[in-house]
Amino acid sequence: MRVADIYIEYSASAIDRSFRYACEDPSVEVGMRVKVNFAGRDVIGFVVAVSEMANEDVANLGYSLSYVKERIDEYPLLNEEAFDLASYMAKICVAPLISCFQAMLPAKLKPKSTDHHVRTEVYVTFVQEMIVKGKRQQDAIEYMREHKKVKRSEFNQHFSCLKRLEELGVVELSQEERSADLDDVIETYSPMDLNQEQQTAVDMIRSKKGYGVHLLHGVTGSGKTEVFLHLAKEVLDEGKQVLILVPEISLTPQMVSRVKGRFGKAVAIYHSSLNNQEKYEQFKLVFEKKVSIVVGTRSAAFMPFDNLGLIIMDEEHDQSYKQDSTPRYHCRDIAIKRGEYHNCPVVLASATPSLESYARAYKGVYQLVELTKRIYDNVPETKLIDMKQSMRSSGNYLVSKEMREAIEERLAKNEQVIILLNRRGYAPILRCVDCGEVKKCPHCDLALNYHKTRNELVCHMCDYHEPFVQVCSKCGSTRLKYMGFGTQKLEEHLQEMFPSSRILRMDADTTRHKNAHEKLLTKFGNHEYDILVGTQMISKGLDFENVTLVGILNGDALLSRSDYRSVELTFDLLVQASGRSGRGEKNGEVLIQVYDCKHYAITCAQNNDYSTFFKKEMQFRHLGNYPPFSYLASIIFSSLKEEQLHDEVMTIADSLSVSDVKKLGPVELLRRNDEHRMRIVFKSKDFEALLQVVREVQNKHMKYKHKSKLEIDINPLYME
DNA sequence: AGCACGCCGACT
DNA sequence: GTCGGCGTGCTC
Repeated sequence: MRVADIYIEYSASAIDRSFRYACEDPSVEVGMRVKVNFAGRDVIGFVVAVSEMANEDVANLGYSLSYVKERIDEYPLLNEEAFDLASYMAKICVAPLISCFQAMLPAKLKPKSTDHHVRTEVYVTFVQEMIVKGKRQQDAIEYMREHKKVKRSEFNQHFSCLKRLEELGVVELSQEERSADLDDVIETYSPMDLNQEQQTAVDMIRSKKGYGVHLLHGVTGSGKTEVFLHLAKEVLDEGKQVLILVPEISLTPQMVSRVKGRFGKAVAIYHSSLNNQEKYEQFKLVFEKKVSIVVGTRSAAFMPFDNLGLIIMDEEHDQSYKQDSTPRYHCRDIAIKRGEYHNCPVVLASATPSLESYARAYKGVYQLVELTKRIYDNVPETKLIDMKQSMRSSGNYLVSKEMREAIEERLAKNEQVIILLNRRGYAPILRCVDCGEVKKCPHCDLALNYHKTRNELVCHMCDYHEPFVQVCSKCGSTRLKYMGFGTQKLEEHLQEMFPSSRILRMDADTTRHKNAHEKLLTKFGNHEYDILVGTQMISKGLDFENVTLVGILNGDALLSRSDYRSVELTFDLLVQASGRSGRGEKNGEVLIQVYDCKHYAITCAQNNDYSTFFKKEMQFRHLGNYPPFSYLASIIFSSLKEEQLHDEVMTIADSLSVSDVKKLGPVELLRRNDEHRMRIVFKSKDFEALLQVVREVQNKHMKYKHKSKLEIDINPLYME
């Protein structure tokens, strides 16, 4: 009897294994989705193995096989490489295998009961030539002769004689699966000559044949993109495919336009704000080999390439490469694994590489390639402003006198300014002057932020928000005081300071809608605004030549967080934001307002000195035995019931056999969405031992009360 | 994950 | 004496 081993769509550790079904239909193959009955219900499953079984073995199974009900796919969705990748991911993330399949496929192709219907479109196809009387009809025939096949909607835009032509047999209609349009981009962006350094970088990367990881460390504005484009060109000419990973497309529109401008039609774009149908269409373009170069975010790392020649990961340090739901994979690990499989180079690029990557390059595991010069050889001048002094001398805690004068000067020259403040909303805390009460989110242990534009109190952890009333909920006083400030207040303040200037605010609140990023950035690029105010989302990748001043407020705010990576994050943020200034021929300037001028994250960022920063930070990581000197795993338990949670976590934590692995905690975390949360962190130099302990926790948790939820994060990027 | 089964408390 | 709470265990 022919049998199939099938993973069920449910992503739960309790059923993280295959179930066997009878399947006589020979067209069902490994890698296809099927419909089966599981525990009395129809669900979607994923075939991972097919085999023949002797009838007596079937009889001895101890359970009765049920039949595969229906085959869903015509072709296998995943090949051998994809299967290996999924198992690798399941292992290093300690996640159910099915969740890895889900993560690798676009929603329309996921093994899931919902949303797998693919949209169709009616096409008009040219059949035969014919001479007709009507001028419009003759035009239409000519149009079809030229285009052969167009969408019906497109045809109808130009002509109104479809019915007649169909009757005549000039064209015929067909309903087909919709496919993405390949924009007719004219190649407008011609290659630039590389400078000496860029050429050396290209040569170094090209000189190593086959698989190898290269860390391209280039200061902001050093022309990394041009290096990518040259590498891509050579690889495409060899007939191979290229994958370019970026942190967030909408924040790096320049990358897309440059790649499209250079390679025209052959480019697919893949990112989170595409809808399911669009993602599916882009996926198919690669699957059917209609494109050979993909620019995309995290999930683009799973595109169905079969002949990759180059993987580029731009801004490799960026946090958004880490998936924040199960499986919590890091895109870098996926990229490297695929590079190994395809035996091609992987280029990790950044002005501020992650310590992990730089440490590997330092040790020679990766090849280090450096770009030390800006294309326009004008490094922006960076000044620190001591806010303790500013407060004392002028009482300005928001925008200092120096900052104000600098902005004034730039505005007078008709140049543009970017002001970064890594906090959205109007004020993070609203305190009652009379009783000191701070209003908290009813579902979380966190103060509510005041948002003036919505006139609401908003929780930044959950979705909770309520209308703002100017009354203390505890004592009834109407005297409430704003503590601290966010981008909304800053915008208001700057508008008062510079009444005639045009100010654009960009933060999570103003970029809710689809394509909002692009629209706002285009307007700023067209100089419809003078000042761009925003959160860290404006610190990355923007390339505006007319921006000559970048101001950073609360530059050291991140340092007060207890996270082991907060120093690195501070450095990254400052360097990246500084890099937005003076990217053209005009000289740029950067002003950073801080309270702690002496901290090495601040001073190194001021001098754009990565290597000193690296050495200092590595000492601290070494002392605390933090990554890259060890691996971490974080396990968060959550439950509505505080006491049960405590008992469970304590029991599990105490029962573990931890050798070679250090256990930190359990500690209590802030309540979120009414859920109490506790975390255990494991630390080890031995990755396998670390995974072993995590699996042990998972098993014990499964056998325990089954009450709390579990979130496993291997190599977490931050821990709140 | 989702559901049936089953064992104890509080109702007509 | 029955309804329904949720802890337990199973699903090819």
